[in-house]
Amino acid sequence: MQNKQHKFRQHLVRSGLKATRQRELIARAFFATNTHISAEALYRRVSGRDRRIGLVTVYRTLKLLKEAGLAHERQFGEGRALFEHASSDRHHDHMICSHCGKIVEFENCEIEALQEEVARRLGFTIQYHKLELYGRCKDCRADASGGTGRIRAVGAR
Amino acid sequence: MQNKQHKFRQHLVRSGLKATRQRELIARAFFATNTHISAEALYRRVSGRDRRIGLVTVYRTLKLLKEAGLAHERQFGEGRALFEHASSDRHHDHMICSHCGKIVEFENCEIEALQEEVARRLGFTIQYHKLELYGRCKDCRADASGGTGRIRAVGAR
DNA sequence: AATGAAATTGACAATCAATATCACTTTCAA
DNA sequence: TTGAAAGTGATATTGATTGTCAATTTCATT
Ligand SMILES: [Mn+2]
Ligand SMILES: [Mn+2]
Ligand SMILES: [Zn+2]
Ligand SMILES: [Zn+2]
Repeated sequence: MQNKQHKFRQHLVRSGLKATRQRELIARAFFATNTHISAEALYRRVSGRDRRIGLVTVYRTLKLLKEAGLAHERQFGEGRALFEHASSDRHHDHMICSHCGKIVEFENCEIEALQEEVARRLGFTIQYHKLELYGRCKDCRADASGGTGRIRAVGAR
Repeated sequence: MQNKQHKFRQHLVRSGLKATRQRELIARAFFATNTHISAEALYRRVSGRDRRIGLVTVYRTLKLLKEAGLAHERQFGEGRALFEHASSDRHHDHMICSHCGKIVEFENCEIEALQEEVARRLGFTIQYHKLELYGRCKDCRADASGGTGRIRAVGAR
């Protein structure tokens, strides 16, 4: 989205950082995604446009996008982090199929409210939280192929 | 607890594994803890008893304890895993102070029920979930020492 | 108690995602 | 145009965890 690209550029300027060709490209590729994507996978996409860009720069740019409030970093299960758009989207949590890796987003105000209540009771002030539900999606429940229970395709491109 | 030690020995026998001096020692040290502890920290404790035991064996024994249903492995925030007793304890979730690392356990049936409802609506069957609340505890809110927001003492011994 | 096959151990190397280093290149305000 | 400061990318490094493998230990069986 042109708007997000512009916001990113603004963040760079306001922070006294430079707008480089690489950052433009990487941000553009990121904004073109609509799922949860790993740095590695994003790197592969960017490589298609410019073979010279390094994975390290992808990591660095994703960090900048987080600082700009345009990306969220998620740590599902184990292994690598996944990134997704933040921008004006409202908060959401995730339900993940432990068999095929499918990720479904959801939002539940009642749960959010109860979390606040729990925290208050414990004398805490919540800054952020992580709620992840792991289980079998409809498709993976149907096919009785047991499997290993390992996540198979999280973050694959 | 003597009981847990016995259950561990039983698991070893039933699984055709051997009861070694190292496993006894490491399990004993683990059962003597009452918090969330890292493999490294447990290793340091065990080292006090027997300098020759290797960190690798601590990792292996913790895996066995998990398989025996006597330990849970938790991945809070970043870095290393923390382990805690499982045994007959019921399920619980965690509230973590992002400033001092304090971990408080809680349980909320209403939240659990709502999670099931969400999953059902999405066509999933929950196998397990992760709910972590991060924020400031009473003490760390009082002292206005801003800080970095980084967790300071999680898993320290 | 002795035996020996199979499991276990611990030193060390390997992995894997992510970060640090650093010489060279690019940006951009002046 | 210019040059100080920031950025890049190849490479090395980190840190937690796991794999390898020769030497050691366990334990069911003699
Ligand atoms: Mn999401
Ligand atoms: Mn706990
Ligand atoms: Zn599935
Ligand atoms: Zn605190």
